[in-house]
Amino acid sequence: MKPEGFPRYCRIRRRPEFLRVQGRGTRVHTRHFLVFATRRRSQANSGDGTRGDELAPTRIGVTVTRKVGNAVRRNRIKRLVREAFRRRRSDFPPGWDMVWIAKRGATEVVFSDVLSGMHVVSRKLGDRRR
RNA sequence: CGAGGAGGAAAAGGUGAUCGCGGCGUCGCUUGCACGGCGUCGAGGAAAGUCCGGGCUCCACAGGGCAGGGUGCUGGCGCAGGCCAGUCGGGGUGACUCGAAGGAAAGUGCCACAGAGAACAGACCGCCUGUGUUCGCACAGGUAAGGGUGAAACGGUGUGGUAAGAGCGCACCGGGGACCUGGCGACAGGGACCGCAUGGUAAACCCCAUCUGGAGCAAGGCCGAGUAGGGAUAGAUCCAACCUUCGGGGAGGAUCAGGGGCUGCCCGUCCCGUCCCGGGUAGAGCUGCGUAGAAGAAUGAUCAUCACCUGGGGGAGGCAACGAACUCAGGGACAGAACCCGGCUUACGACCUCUCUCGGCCG
RNA sequence: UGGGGCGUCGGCAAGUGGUAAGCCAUCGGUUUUUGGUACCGACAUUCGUAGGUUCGAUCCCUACCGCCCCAG
Repeated sequence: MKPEGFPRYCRIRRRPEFLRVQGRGTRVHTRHFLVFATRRRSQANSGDGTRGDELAPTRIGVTVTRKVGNAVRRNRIKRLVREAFRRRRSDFPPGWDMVWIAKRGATEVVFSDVLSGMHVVSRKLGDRRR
């Protein structure tokens, strides 16, 4: 697999999964985002026999509501978050699910802001793991 | 040079590098999923608003009418509330632009306040005549010029006329208007004659003309666990005399034919199990679905460089208005396909092209 | 996708062709030693925006803007 790729299985795609992470995850605030994170349940990946001993990959989901901006701005925010996660995926410990929710001022965000936010979140998750 | 008007074209500015994303095809690899390599395709003029219409799909339907709803100058085209050309009216110095622009003698409603009077007119202050008079005025009649109110007062101005006045007469203006001319038509021009005869509102009800089934891709079709429901629970498989229209039929035989309750056994009945049935739910299932195309929804990020625009500096050139090279700073809009298509509306920085108008400066 | 509703002072809101009620809040005053209460007074240039119909528009019509709800 590509070292900086971003395949489908690294994304959270079902609404119940989003609700699970937002309901019981730990919160991290950045300037433009509210981040929920929780550990993935173990049986989610146990069906695959070949890599059963490995930890599941960390996944991400992005929520941008219509209050943040029009469709172009919402799309751009989601792309920036996904791009930053793709670049910094090796910094995160495995086995986590994250949901990034854009705050109201996230329209003015630039790529370096998202990168620094990724740094903050990955360090907090690493601390919690030890 | 500046400011505008109309039509058209085009609009993530171009190129490169690195890392990525979605669909399809192909190979690794083995049938699928997943992963990796390669190839190829991958947002707009408005994709937006959802204001109209069509395709497509399902439902309803003999035929006709009413009701309801839409539209409303004329001609042409169109499936369309659209487009093109014209008429009339409003706006603009102009190029040009905007207009739900049918009907008020078919009927009904409404026109607040003010005002005498607001719709088959009427008389408050006035003016005039007559009578009476306590000389303040009162009554009867005529009149509608003047005052006042209002958005609107039943033609306007002038003059003659009169007791005072009045289209009562006349001149001009306005209005109606048989008819004539031009035009397919809306309409335009003229107009004998009529003293003038009927205010507004239909984006109030309404009348007239014309059009009009209802719902929508979450339409519709297909697959379909589980649960509930209905049915079956005694036959199934194999061998085979014999008959045969050679397709088949078939006495007979062998093996296997679940468990439990009522009840010890048989019948019966009930429950569980097994098998079958059709409808249908979850399954963001498959399809509908596209030479972009899903169902957390792809087309991106960073860097370099070139070009463009705006402002400042700069000054080649030019009689002048003006202004090239170079340099510094800033900028690149509106906006993201979700069944497809046509039209409309709205948002929008800069550029290109054609044409026109107005203004300023210089020669 | 289809359908419906709302927008009026800082807040809650009435008014639905005739020139914008009321309550709370705010401000000023009276009463009180002071505060509260009570009373009096003030408080809408444009009724979301822009056009239109009308003598006259919050009201009627059209187009936009924003918010909310319903059905599958």
